Amino acid sequence: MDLTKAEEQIMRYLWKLEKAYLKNILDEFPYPKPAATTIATLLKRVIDKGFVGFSQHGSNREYFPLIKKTDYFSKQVNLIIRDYFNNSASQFASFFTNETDLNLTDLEEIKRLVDQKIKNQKKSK
Amino acid sequence: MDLTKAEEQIMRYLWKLEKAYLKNILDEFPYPKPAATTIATLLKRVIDKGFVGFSQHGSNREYFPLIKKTDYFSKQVNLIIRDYFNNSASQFASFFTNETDLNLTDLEEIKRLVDQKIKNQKKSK
DNA sequence: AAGCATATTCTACAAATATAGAATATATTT
DNA sequence: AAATATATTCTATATTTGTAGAATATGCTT
Repeated sequence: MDLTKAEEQIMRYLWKLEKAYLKNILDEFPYPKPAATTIATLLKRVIDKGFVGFSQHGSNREYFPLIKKTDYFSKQVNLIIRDYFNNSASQFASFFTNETDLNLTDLEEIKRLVDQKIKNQKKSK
Repeated sequence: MDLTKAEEQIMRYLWKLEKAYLKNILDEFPYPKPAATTIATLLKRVIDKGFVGFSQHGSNREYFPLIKKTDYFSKQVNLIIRDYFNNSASQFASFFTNETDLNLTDLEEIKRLVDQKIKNQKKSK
């Protein structure tokens, strides 16, 4: 199941805070802040969808993500690759290097990552 | 303005076909196909949003995208980078190389692209 | 103990989205 | 010319999403 925009926003804060009470999430929102009940509703929805868990502390709950940000995104990006880039990761990579703002430092860093990755793959053969 | 899921699906077919009559789009859909009027409604919406144009041929219209797929995605990906990767493209790239299925050929190809890009940047200084 | 801060649940409603029937029009085929 | 295929517009409705008030409960502070 997928998250809506408003639910994603909640997840963003939870990923950032790692764990949080309703109040902590409310604090993260810029003005004009939503009503606390709105956040409560959204929390209930992401719990129902299996993205969030909580531990009871007195009458309150401390919420935390059950899904890692990287896992969520890996699914999202792989869907984009499947639906828009003909299921070709390198086609997406090509698009990515051309269409996003990458400065020289970014590029050198990416080169380093890719080299590392190539080495690992060759070794594991 | 942003596209909804159903509108994105229409755009996907238009990007693939480059230009198409309503019928051609309907043909692309797998079973169970939506009603032709559903597609007509969605076409009207993407036209209103400025993503699609058309030329009149007799009583019918031949639709075509006004926005390039790469432009649309470059916006999407840059938003993801901003909202989820701390505005760091290389952080996203790192995530990308780790979390998507890239085989050795993909990696070599990406390395080639990045090297090329680095050369160009250095030259243009 | 009284009042305050915090949270939760239930309920509700407005807006956005997805879908398509009915009516109508125009080309094309027979 | 009649029948058929195609498309368009208008209208409508069900579902999903975003938002929050009212009622209620619990723990903390004075």
